[in-house]
Amino acid sequence: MAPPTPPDAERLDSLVRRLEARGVPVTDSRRQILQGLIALRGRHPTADEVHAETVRRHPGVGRATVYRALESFVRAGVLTKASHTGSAVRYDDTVARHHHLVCLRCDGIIDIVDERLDAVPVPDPAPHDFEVSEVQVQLRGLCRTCRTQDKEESP
Amino acid sequence: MAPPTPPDAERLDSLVRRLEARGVPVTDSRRQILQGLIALRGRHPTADEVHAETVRRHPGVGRATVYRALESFVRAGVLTKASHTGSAVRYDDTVARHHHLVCLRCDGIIDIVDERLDAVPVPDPAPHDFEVSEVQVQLRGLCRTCRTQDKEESP
DNA sequence: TTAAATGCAAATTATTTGCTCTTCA
DNA sequence: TGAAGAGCAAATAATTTGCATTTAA
Repeated sequence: MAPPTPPDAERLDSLVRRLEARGVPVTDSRRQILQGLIALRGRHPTADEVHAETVRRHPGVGRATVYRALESFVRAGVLTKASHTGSAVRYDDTVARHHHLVCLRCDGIIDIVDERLDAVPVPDPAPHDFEVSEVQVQLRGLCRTCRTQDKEESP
Repeated sequence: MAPPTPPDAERLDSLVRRLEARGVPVTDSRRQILQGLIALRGRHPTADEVHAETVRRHPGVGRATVYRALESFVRAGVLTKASHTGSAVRYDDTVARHHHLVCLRCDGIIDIVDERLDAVPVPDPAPHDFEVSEVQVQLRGLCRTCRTQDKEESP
């Protein structure tokens, strides 16, 4: 149900290989940024969170560099952006088709893989002369942590 | 396929009635904000866009007042928030179940109503001990306008 | 050796907050 | 007459941009 998570070193290699295959340069800074991102894997970190983690490990990497690198990785099709209703952009290192559980209270996002959700019928021909390239289902609600807090606050 | 759109006056009455029924005060400013929102209906305006439209019609309404009023209307369950990947929050005057076409190029959002999308199966029991309250399908791609521009720029 | 990436600081954009003043039950 | 809303300005948060410098094919 949750996607598999290979070891960090293997994951880094995979990302670097895919970036280079697409002609995206992977400089030292960018490798460090990827390591920061991988360390936060599964948390859908914001660009600022990736920056903080990267600096913690390799001081001196600039915030703008992180923002630019992440965008460039998204353009290369190696990361995706995930977010909702105005929270900061969150980066997702999963490109394969998947869907999201979104917590309406804490803004947390959890990836889920579910064949039945993949099978959502795309209206065809798409309405409004829209050319649909991706389908994503958002299941919104409350995560366990937030639900527990709710009970404590109003018992 | 697209949701029906009643006349503005009727729509205003409906919103005001529902707000009052839920104990949300509808002051003069708030009525003007609702009118601005209705004038932009179907465009999923940002709070700033609603503010600009409201001021155009009734100068003097403050930006913070618009932000606060819109949030209060959402809390009352009369509006919903729509957005994606980091663009500003957009307000949607449709509360009924519906889905979104999202243009990856211009950030535009179009409401769609589709029974087959409503029927998306919610994994049960929901994974990760998540309590799901809403399901929304996003169909992402390019709207007609942006697709046309693509062709002009790279023929 | 040249185009692209970086780092830093300043600028922008979106949104929130503090505070005083007004309003309206 | 007291809680809630309104308006304005300042504060934050998230992101982007300008520019001089460094780096890598």
